[in-house]
Amino acid sequence: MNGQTRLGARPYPYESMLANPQALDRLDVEFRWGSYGIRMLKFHHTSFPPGKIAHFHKHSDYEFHFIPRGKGKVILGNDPFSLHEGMMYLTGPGLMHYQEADAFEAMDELCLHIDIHRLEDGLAGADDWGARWERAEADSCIHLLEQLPARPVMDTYRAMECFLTAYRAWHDNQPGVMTVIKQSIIQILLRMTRAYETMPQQELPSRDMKHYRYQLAVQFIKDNYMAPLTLEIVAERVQISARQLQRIFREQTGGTFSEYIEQVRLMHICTELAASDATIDQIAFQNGFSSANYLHYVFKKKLGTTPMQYRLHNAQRS
DNA sequence: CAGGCTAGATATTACAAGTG
DNA sequence: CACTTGTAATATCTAGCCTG
Repeated sequence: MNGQTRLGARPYPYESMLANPQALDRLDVEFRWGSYGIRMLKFHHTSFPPGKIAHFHKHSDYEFHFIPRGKGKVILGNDPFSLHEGMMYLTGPGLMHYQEADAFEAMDELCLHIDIHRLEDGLAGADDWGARWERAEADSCIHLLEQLPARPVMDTYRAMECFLTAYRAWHDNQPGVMTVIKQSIIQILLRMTRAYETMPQQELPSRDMKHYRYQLAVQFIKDNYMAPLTLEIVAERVQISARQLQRIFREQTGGTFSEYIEQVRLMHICTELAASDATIDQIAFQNGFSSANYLHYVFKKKLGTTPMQYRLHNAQRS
């Protein structure tokens, strides 16, 4: 029966895995997720013929079981549960369990068996590029796994589809197959813990919006200081009102928006005065000043000297 | 927290004129 | 010619106040 599409039944979504149900078991997959090292031991499709029994046993690792088709029963510790299509359960380290297919109907199973161990922290740059959030998410998920109740539930978030995703990546020799397998495993862990909903969702990382907008504005100014920039143009870029942008600059710099732009422009102008032969007119235009005489006015006001005098004292040219 | 309005302050422009 | 300074008119910005 197994391995064949039953006449009149809808197509079996995991049919393609039956060609090589244990293919992924041959791959030596291990990866880091947050602070954890995860090693894949089994990642396969298996079938229990009618009446087949797997007697009581346990593992020192985590085994994720999914029932894509058929029915049967499982005993977790001392508690018996009936199983049917679409259910899943976890057998954590040390949990004694017993599985049995229905006397008259086969039961298929998708099984992921992994070893999870905590890795040493203290890597340089361990908080860079989102590592902190990945660590927090992995911590939270694995903490939930450790406390998951020993009872089957429906696979509400379709974790078992990840078996197919991983299998296809291997079968089609997709680019990045190991990454796909890693992501599939992580998804299975996340979706399973979510289905039990034993704990409130962790709060998502949120930005300090004021600082974030300030940074956006600053970056925009640094990229475009050579063009005419007004408060309104920058505010539009950052998608806030001009008034709010003013407030943000006051808060983040202690100064004003125009003081900031002026500072950026003058910094570039000083560098160019010292390093290039361009006329002051040219330098003024290239740095967002619409005329040289206005540059003179601003330059003298801020630096107490004229552009030409500054050039004479700071020339780096030979 | 964020946007709109406002008076007063400040920045910017356009132009003229002086210097070496 | 390149640079500098000054002035008046105009544009833009700032910060307080109010509102949702």
